Amino acid sequence: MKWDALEEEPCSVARTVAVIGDRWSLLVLRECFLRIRRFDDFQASLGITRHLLADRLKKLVRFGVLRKIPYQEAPKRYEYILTQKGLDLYPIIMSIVHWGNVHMVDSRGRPMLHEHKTCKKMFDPVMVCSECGEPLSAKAVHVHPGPGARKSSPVHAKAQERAKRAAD
Amino acid sequence: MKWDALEEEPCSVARTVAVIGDRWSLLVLRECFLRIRRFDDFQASLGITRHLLADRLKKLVRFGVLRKIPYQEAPKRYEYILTQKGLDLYPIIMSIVHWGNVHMVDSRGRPMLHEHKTCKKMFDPVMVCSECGEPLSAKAVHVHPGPGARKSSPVHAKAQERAKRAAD
DNA sequence: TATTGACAGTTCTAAAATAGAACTTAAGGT
DNA sequence: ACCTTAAGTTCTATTTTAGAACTGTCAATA
Repeated sequence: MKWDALEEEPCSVARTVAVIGDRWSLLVLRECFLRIRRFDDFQASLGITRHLLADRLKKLVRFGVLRKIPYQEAPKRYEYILTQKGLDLYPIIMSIVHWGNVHMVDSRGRPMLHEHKTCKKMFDPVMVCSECGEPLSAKAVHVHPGPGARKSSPVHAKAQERAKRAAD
Repeated sequence: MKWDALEEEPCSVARTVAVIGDRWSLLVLRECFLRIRRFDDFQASLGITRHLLADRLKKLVRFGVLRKIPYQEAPKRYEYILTQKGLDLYPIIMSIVHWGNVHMVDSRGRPMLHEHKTCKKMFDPVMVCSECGEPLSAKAVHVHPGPGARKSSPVHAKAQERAKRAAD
């Protein structure tokens, strides 16, 4: 599968993966949320090659996640800052951080702690249902085809059959 | 940077990216949450090459995200099912789906809808603070070095200086 | 008995992406 | 004149990925 095919897929995971689903994009975004904005700063703090960094920044700008803002004329220089679309990636980054905190820390403990300015406490992010506010788990969620669905695949039907039989 | 170096980084994003930060791993996990469990079913529903699928499944098993369970003897065949560590990836998948739903849908609308069995309503996932329950935004969060932090980088110090000056 | 099909991979070559280093352009300071 | 900062671009070598074909086991069918 090509990257371009991914954006066209009738699946919100695939389309999002087309934007952020590679080794570097997520790390570039992490730096954005840590207020890094300039080419050489990204390069220094990530150790990414300049070639790839230029490529990834271009991609993120193309998808409307970052915006290029001039911060000086002569010579013209730009900063890369998050758009609203980019800021909306925050829950993805935070859930990634949290999973890493729970499952990938070494004996020294968490690399970072997060303080909620609103309540002034150290916190973890929790994903809840927009309707009832309860924390979400995979088992409590049922999936329905939406208006933009592809016709349901026989593979999934078969696998769900099997899963149901196994539950008995 | 090599993949192996990524797992060692003192950063929960980097370590998580080492597990799920490639084009295919997230899509394989999507299928897992849709109850796909067998090699040929993954292959058929994703269109991934068999070579890469074998490689990714091996990686996910190695990281403890999937477990290989025999479902028949003679010939011995295995299913890949999510461990608890794998099930804990659900908030990541859901936040990815949600971002795609908001920012990447075409005119036909969402490919999938989610029903919360507990309250029986269609919902969106919302990320909240574990302490006060308020929805989280990037601006309301302050970052502190934790016990496993690397010594703070001059690049970040400089960038945060600049960000503060720009705010005035 | 021979053949076909399901399943879970492995092996091969060609194409694409990435790493690592050097080079470019443009202006300001010493 | 020469050095520095900044934001890229260009080059070659290495690694990953795509795409297709092949292997090994067993069960069911002709």
